[in-house]
Amino acid sequence: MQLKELSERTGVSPASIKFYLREGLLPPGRSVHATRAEYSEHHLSRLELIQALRRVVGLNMAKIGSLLKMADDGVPRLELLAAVQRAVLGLDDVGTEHGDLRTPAGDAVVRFRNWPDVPSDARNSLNAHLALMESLGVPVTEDLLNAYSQAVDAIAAVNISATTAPEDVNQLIMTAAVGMHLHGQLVLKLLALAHASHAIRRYDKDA
Amino acid sequence: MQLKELSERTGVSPASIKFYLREGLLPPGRSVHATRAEYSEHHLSRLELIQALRRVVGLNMAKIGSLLKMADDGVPRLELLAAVQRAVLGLDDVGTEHGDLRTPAGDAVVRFRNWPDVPSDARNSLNAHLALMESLGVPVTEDLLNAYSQAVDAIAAVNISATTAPEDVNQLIMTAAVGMHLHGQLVLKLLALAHASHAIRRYDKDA
DNA sequence: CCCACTGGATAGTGGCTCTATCCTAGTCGC
DNA sequence: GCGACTAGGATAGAGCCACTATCCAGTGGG
Repeated sequence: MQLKELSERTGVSPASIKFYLREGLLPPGRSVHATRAEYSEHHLSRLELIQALRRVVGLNMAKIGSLLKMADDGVPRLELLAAVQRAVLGLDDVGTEHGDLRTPAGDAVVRFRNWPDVPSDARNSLNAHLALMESLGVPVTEDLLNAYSQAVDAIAAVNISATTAPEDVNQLIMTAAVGMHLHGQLVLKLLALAHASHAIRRYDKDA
Repeated sequence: MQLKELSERTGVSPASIKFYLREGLLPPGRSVHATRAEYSEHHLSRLELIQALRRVVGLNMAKIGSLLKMADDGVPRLELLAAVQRAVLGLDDVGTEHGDLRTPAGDAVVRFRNWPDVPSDARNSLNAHLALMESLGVPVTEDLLNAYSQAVDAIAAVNISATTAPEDVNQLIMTAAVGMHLHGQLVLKLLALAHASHAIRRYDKDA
């Protein structure tokens, strides 16, 4: 298919497609001759991926670009999924570049939950976040952290098993990123509802 | 104190302070005469609040403005806190304006957890989100929702009790917004770590 | 007395994500 | 053969956001 059809089938304007091509998010089509190019199903799924990452997950172009580059470079799946996690949850938006920082609280969580004691982006980000909370004067007690980690442990146990990885790289990223984002938001919204519910119950009791 | 001192004590440039004044985020100082104005501690704490909402929580000026307006209008605390929750968690960013939409899954959660069955922003937002996930083809089983809601119920039970509301409105918003944001992020990061940990364990077992 | 500071006004900056316009060369279909 | 259309390349502009800078005229504290 050519550019216009690509545009019509995805709902993305030709101008935007050109823009993505310029930015290297979308690989150039197979050039039939000087003024005609042929795009494949791969372009279609990639364009849909870009749209999903932008509109649903809310990633910026730089993050999308680096994910797509990894996919194109044939980075191993586990590594790719780790990158997706980093991008979707913004694990690298705060200072996690200072090597492996540790916090007593973070270490305690890992020990207590019997999680593997290895460095990871998630762990660094958690530690950085704990340090941030500390510095902003928001207390994080061990009890609180235990309750939180027990809860998320239960959540993780449930939805790790529901993961089936598709073969196509575009779809792998799509599934992983969209799923991660939506599940994260779901937890946040449930938490909001839980908070509101507890607050109402408490308020009613007092009243 | 005058503008410059306000600037020095908060680290916000005079130009930005003027900007906030223009935008109405910061009330004008007591005008001593045509070319001199006096700012109080209230201005200081409000400016710090604005900074925290921008830099830590990441709210945009419109949201900050509406929160501050509510505070100034002497809106009741519970209502104010609800608005904070809406702003911080972005509950109103998706279509929750269509009245009270319900989903079977959302209702089931409320019944199952024995949460009060009343409409709320959090609930509407949850239902909208469930509908979104549905429409994007991301399945949400009842089991999953039960596991999630049980987990967040436990979390909410722990940190609702740790809330002490300060008297000053600026500080109330500050504490609530910053706390909400940081705790939400903490849960997300713990969840990421939990996922990673489960994935590692699973991978190691397979290998 | 004068200089730093004031409020008010207006304009500009920089990042980000597009969107529009113009051009030439080329081809598909009639 | 010819005209409507299309690709690609280049470049400019738009629109939003959160500032940031500049200019101004007035004035009170040191």
